[in-house]
Amino acid sequence: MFHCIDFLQVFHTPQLYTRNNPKSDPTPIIQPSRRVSDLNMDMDLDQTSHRNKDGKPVLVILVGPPGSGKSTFCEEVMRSSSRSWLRVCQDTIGNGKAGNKAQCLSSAARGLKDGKSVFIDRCNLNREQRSDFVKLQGETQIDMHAVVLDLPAKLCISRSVKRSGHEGNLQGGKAAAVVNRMLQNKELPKLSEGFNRITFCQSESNVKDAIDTYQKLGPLDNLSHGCFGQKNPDSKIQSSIIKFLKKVEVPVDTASKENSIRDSNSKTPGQSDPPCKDMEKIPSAHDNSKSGSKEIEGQADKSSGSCHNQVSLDDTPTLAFPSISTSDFQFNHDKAADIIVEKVTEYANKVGNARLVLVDLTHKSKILSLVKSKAAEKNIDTQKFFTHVGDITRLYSTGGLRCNVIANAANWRLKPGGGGVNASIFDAAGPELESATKDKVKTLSPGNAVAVPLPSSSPLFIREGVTHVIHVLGPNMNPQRPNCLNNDYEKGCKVLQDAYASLFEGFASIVKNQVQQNENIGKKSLELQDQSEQHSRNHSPNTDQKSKRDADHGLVKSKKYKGSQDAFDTTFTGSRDEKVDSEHKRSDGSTRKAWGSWAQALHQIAMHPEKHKDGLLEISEDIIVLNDMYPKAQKHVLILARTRGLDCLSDVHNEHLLVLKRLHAVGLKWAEKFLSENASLVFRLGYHSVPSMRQLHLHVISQDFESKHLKNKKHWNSFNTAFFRDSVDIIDEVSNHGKATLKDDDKLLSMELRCHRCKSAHPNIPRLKSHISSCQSPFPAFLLENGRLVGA
DNA sequence: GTTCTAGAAC
DNA sequence: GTTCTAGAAC
Repeated sequence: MFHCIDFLQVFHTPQLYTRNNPKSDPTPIIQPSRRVSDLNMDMDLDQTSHRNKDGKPVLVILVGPPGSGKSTFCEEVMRSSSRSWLRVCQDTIGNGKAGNKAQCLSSAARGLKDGKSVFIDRCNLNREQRSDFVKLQGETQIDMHAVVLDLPAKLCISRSVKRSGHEGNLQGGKAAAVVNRMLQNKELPKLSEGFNRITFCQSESNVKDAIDTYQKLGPLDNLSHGCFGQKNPDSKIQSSIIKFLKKVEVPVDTASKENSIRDSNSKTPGQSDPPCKDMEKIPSAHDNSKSGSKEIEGQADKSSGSCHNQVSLDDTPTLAFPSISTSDFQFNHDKAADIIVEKVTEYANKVGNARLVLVDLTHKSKILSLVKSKAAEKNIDTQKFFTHVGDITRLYSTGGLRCNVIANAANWRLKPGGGGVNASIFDAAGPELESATKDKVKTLSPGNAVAVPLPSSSPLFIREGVTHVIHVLGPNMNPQRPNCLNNDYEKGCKVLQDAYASLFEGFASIVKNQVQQNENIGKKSLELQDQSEQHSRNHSPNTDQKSKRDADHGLVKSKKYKGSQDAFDTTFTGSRDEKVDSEHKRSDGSTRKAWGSWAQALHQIAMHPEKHKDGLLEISEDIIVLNDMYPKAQKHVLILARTRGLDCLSDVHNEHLLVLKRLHAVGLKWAEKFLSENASLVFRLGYHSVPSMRQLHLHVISQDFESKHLKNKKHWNSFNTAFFRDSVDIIDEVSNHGKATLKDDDKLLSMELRCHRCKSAHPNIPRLKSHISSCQSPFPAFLLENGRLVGA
């Protein structure tokens, strides 16, 4: 609230503070009613007004994924601006072809030096990408702006797909994957990064207004500093600002535009007060003295920081669940807390970057505090699991916590009523949940869970962004209720464990399928619109109701179209064994692998390459290239797919063909690079049938196997038996059969050691290594075919 | 994936 | 005694 009050005070003193007293209160030196434009003539007073004669060059960093309209934005502004603008576009900076960041930086620096204003037309979606450009500020007296084109993913994707001739050369399905990937890692700019002004555009009309603002920015004008256009859903403050703005004359075009942007954002129907209360318009730092602006930036930083977290977390799949069986079913709290923590630990790594949140209504909740302390003892990652006090049916609207899936402590008949969580969830979700549940399954036995996709017409969907409700039934210790276990905690604990396991598995499956849905977007442009809604639904809490409805139709459509994978409506029933069975049935016979903590390294790199930048050879939106940490040959690199949910070959399906081809192409490129340095090498590109490390990675390995890290039979056989699947063969198989065949027989890894050239057998690794260091035999015919080996 | 180490193989 | 493997732990 402090910020808001502060803001109003400042705003009531339109744009004018004394120049010589930067740290003073924002005392107006003119009457608020006086028009700002009147003061433009008065340089002494108007040093900081909206337009003044100190007009500085401005560096505008555009922020947005492909298809968000960055280039159009620049072109539109430049078409009718009286300023001299330079557009620095990474897609064209290399003589019309794509260039690199360094080229952009030097071009921008040159432009600024020449007194031009500059647009940085590249995605700039995270802080790191922006930081070098922001640093240009240090060299010259310029204004540093960001314009965020934060439009629905659907729109960006469809635009990207349409323009195959676009400078960025993104086309077809790849575009969808790239846009989704980029949006998952987006980091909205903050004033604290060094910006004087940030304009957020969340609709096409916002973009139009921003274009208008920059078009009208003459060579001698400056724009007000601060954040503009970011949705501020606090309607109370909103309306007072609007009221205020209506009262006061706002003479400059830009200011009224900003007002209208804000206004339209505030009108989102059915949305009440999400959490970014502090993300308020930071009024111009009207004196340029360091101390003065710092103070305001400090505020901005704090507020935008909290807001940014929230915004970025909106992307994270989240399951909110109540404590099962501890309320009406009277299960012992301490035992239940142990089970929750145990199961959370078990599943935290299986749900990717998703979050699990235990919810209860009050701060006094015993189970909440028990779980909290037990989780802390176990050092459970608080990003992945935490507790939350609030109403599970109003997590987003009143708590600001966005959860796409909530669990219901159901009864065996799966009927509404009965009080507690069950009653309130059925109540909040409307009759839609009841009928969707009924369509799915009639009853539930203890220890089981069933996931029900929530129809888009459900109020819980519309208001809270909940896409699925997972009904869970735990053990009952209450003699007043059915199936009482009569204090048999041995059985009770087992049932409760099963219940949570079933719940988390259900959630993991939803997450996985949603990721797949997103990736499928790219595959068939027919499906593009509807499926991408699914993504933007996860992405933006403000997606309107109509598009949500479309999204569900899209699911139905896509399922019919594909005719196979039961993507969303998977039921999770039965004991643990049954669950494995159902897993089998669903996904072509393979069970999902549990990855140990040590196996996550590549996955972490793929998800957050910026944290591991130093060790990486190449980073792009969809792949990463790095040296194998323990190379098994002179040259051994990994080409890592960044696709979420694509852990290994068994996850690969039709829709990943482009990914496979991309990995192969990048692998070849690196092999060729190494060959240019050492023509005697020979490379093989392929995958381990069952990799030890999570996240699909292609090995590019030279066939000398000259490495101190190649130490045992498993090492050798993993590259020199059928366990190693050549990339070319995998591409063929996926093209022809929609999946890869795996040679995951353990026997392959313990086979006798044979030279990969002459096939002679050797008793142990040292002897084998000694042999291969001098074996000159040609490679077997099989390897010479079909481009399996790559030589100079 | 690696490291560590007991014990088999030489 | 040294070398090497293989299984457990991480």
